[in-house]
Amino acid sequence: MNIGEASSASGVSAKMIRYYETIGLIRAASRTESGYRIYGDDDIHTLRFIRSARDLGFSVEQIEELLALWRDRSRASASVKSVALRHIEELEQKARELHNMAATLRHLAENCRGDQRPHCPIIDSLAEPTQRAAKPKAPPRFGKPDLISDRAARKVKAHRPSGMR
Amino acid sequence: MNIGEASSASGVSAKMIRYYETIGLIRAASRTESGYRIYGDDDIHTLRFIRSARDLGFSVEQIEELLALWRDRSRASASVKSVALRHIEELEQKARELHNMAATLRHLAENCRGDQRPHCPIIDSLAEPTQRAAKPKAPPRFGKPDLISDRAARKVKAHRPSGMR
DNA sequence: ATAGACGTTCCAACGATAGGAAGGTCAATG
DNA sequence: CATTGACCTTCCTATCGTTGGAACGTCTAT
Repeated sequence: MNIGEASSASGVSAKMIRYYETIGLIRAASRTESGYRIYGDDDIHTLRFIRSARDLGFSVEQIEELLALWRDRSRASASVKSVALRHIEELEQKARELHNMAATLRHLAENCRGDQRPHCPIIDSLAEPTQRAAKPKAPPRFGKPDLISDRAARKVKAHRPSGMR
Repeated sequence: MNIGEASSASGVSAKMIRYYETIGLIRAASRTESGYRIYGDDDIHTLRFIRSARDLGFSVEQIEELLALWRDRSRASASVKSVALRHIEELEQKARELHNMAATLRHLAENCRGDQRPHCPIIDSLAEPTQRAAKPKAPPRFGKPDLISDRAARKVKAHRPSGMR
């Protein structure tokens, strides 16, 4: 299977498959004589796993962890559960932040006539020095923020597979 | 007022103030003879406005809109309200996505004993080809995605204020 | 043989923000 | 008057995950 087939079989774009390889999330695929990547069923399985985990909002770093746990068939289910629970917390934290912003704004909007006249509590509130929204330092970002620092970058820069070009 | 004072008066970091200038969100500050940026009360007011809007999750692009509406003292409050309502929709959409992910995971986690034994429905579910999570195409990103394309970039590259260096 | 659908690498962009290097300026102190 | 240290300046890089495109090579079918 070449990368295109692997992509449609797994739901992960070819671009991302290559990317996951460079950051070391998946092992480097073997190649045909002409340099095409070759994938087997195991690889597809892994890619699908990754896809599912991303769909659940896990960061690449967490997926690395999950993959390791997945392959370790004797690990305690507690290990997996703890990763999951931590992630659930984060998801809900973000959801709450967004929800709070929406609620604040909605409240403001309710007091705005929304007609032809200029008076508008929404924009007035933005202009007032009144601080109202709880600002989460780094505003709504995603996939594990911080804590990661340079791992991926190092890997990206590091071993490029002595390319054919 | 120099940039440091403007920063603490407005709650916007000096870095961001300079950035907002390069992308054209705020007008270029005037300078002292030696090249220091100078800010007045109006600028602080604007910066505070921006800060509030960011705290409510508005993207820079939307803030551009809001600033224009703010300065247009004869605009209809309906214009502001419509921007706000659109944004509320987006915030709640994201919140819902995150919440759904959390709910899915939580459900999985509830069926996981979290003990010493290896059996774990969470990781099994990731591994199954069963697709479960609604994948929002581009997973949880933030601040107006897409649609923006190159505006900011162009501005950033464009007019650097004939620097002193 | 040639078209065109694939593959390869490398580079840049998205959005908002922070870190840091290398240098210039300003205030106050010795 | 010189030095110190806190500030300012610009420029470059990184973050995170993903996509787009350029420039080029390969494979397959006509």
